[in-house]
Amino acid sequence: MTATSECPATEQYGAPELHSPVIEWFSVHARDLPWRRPEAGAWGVMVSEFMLQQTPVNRVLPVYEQWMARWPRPADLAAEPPGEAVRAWGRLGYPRRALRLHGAAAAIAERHGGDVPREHAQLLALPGVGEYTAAAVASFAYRQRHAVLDTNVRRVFARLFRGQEYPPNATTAAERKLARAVLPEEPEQAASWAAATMELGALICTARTPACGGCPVADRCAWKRAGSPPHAGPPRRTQSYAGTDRQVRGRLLEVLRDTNEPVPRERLDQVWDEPVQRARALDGLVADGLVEPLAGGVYRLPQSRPLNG
DNA sequence: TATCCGTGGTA
DNA sequence: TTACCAAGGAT
Repeated sequence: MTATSECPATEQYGAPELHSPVIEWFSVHARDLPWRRPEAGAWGVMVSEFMLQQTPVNRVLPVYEQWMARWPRPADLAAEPPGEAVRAWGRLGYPRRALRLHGAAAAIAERHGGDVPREHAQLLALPGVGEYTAAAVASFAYRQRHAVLDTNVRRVFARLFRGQEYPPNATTAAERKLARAVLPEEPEQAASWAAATMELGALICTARTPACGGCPVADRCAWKRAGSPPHAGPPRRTQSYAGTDRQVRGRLLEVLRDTNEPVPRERLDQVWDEPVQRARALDGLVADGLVEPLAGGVYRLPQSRPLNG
């Protein structure tokens, strides 16, 4: 009698038979990433999770190393102006993540004695930490039992259990229920399962051309058994970028990142020729706390802590 | 819930 | 070259 036999939903998907091959595959093929080393600690895990939100591993690696060398503890980052976080973020994209990571560090220093909290609810309360990141930190750093549902795991589960090429556009209650149902009972095993299924999605069960030949559970994959049918649902619309406010914001922030001096408005005006959109983008950056307007029509990265957010 | 929020590699 | 895709979160 195993512990998993107490959970019928787990056996419904044959999950117990999948745990070992997936975890063993991970033990052999897992990438040696710096945030997976013991010395990374919970703070290293948290930093990596922020940076990896919508950004590929290869682009994160150098920035992560510099970040951890400069700010080895949350309090080190919290002691600096938020603009320094935005500057160090470089070209990772979505720079609001840098601001939120700085805010999370400040909250950790103030509310948690400088230690990344262990409780999922306390993690979730930090700026920039959503359902995924809270579960990832609790699981990877503290080896707790949480369903970790990122884009990789959602795709693996869609194929393995549901026989579909892609998961729904937005995470559904059914996906959360399934992820909880197939989670190993033992926390240490659950944590390994979470990391292993993510890695499987990143390396083997990829979005475009999955390498099923290297998959440890290909023979039990519902999608493969069904003949790997193409995605049937509505096409997931891809985001446009050229000409959007996002592109303008990116150009404006790039100017401010590359100097320590306040920048005159006239200099910022050169990055985009359409004045209405240009002003909207700059106002948006100021509203987001990514840019600080000074008297005299000059701008810089934020030196002072925002009053909220 | 749909949309907004950057950037760059790949087929 | 365009379109897709990459360890999401906030509103």
